[in-house]
Amino acid sequence: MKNMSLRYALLGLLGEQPYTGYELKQRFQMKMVHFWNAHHTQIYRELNKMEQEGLVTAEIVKQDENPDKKVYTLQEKGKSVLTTWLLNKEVSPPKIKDEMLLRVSLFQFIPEEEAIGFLQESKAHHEQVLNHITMWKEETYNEEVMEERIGEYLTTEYGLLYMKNWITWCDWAIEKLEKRQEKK
Amino acid sequence: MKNMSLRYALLGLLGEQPYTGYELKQRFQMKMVHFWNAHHTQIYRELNKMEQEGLVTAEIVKQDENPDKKVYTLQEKGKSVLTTWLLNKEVSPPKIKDEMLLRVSLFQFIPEEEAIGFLQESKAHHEQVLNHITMWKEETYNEEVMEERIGEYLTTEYGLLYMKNWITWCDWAIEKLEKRQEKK
DNA sequence: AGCTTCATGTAAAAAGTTACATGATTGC
DNA sequence: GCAATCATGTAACTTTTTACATGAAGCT
Repeated sequence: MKNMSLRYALLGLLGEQPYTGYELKQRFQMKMVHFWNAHHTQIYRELNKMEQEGLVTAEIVKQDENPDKKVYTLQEKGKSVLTTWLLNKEVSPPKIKDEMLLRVSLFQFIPEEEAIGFLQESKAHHEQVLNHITMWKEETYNEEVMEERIGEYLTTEYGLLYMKNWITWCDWAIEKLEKRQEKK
Repeated sequence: MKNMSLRYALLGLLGEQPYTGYELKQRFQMKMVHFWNAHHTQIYRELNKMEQEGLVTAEIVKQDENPDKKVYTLQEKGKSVLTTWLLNKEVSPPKIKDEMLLRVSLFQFIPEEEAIGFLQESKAHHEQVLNHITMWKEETYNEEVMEERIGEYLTTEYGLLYMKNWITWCDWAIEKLEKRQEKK
């Protein structure tokens, strides 16, 4: 059985309004950083497939300054495929590959100062993403949008909590390692 | 350029003590649920490759009651490959595919009661994982193990925080949706 | 009678990544 | 001069998942 979550993610974004592949990639980066990601080549491929299957239609738009673009519009068939999936009860657990945490879990193999430096870097990374989401939230949500796109608002708040949580944990872990160092 | 993080994860686990592929799969489930996962077929294939490359050695152990098993032992070459990777500065951001959050972000397409039901289920799922990690922590860590396997302890604490954070967010989100329902 | 645990795999398909390609415009 | 933004893609490759296979022991 195929999974095809990327397909549903794209259909969901197109449920908002028509977009190009390029814009869809940006949407992923803007509001889904903390729970999804897709490479642009993957997005273009999937959009082509969906067009062939009649879930979306494409229209080429000519531009003066920039190269032509291909705007995809959600069709009825695509929308029904999406809602069927959304109402489907089975839920699969998150698939996470966090290389930073993998490395942290192997700290016993490297010197303490390397470990601390690594945590500081990871912290900086998560702080950046936190800023990114905070900015996105500020420029996107008002009462109206929150009512209309409630799901998106909920996951944005999740992203904020997730990043803050990471940073808090990171501070705690750095402190733990520093105390260990002092003992020696 | 190849990524091969699975390889490093396996080498890291084998750094602890020799294991079979089957046991390695269980280790993943036990202590890495919240930041890594790998299918058993993937693990067996990678172990074979690493044996051929001389990073690990394998020994077949006969058992009376159960089928034969193949115990893998980390070699010097494997250990140096691992530490080289661990000390390498470049860090890649986490790759997360969270289908639950994807669905939440698309709540505008389904009725509110479905959304609430879905959040309750997801909450239950994360509560289960929280219990799982809590049990793992209790039966594994004492002062001694915490000193020896500091990295693992740090990531276990992270897992706990991650799950608690999810649950807190879930309660908040359910409340948000319930209030919206009342208004109508 | 059917499910789980133990234990290891092959083959094929699907999903995701990397390298490369094109080409104009704008900013440092 | 070099990098980034806009915009879309192909081909090759790597990684992950699924379906299938084997077979005994113990539990419900």
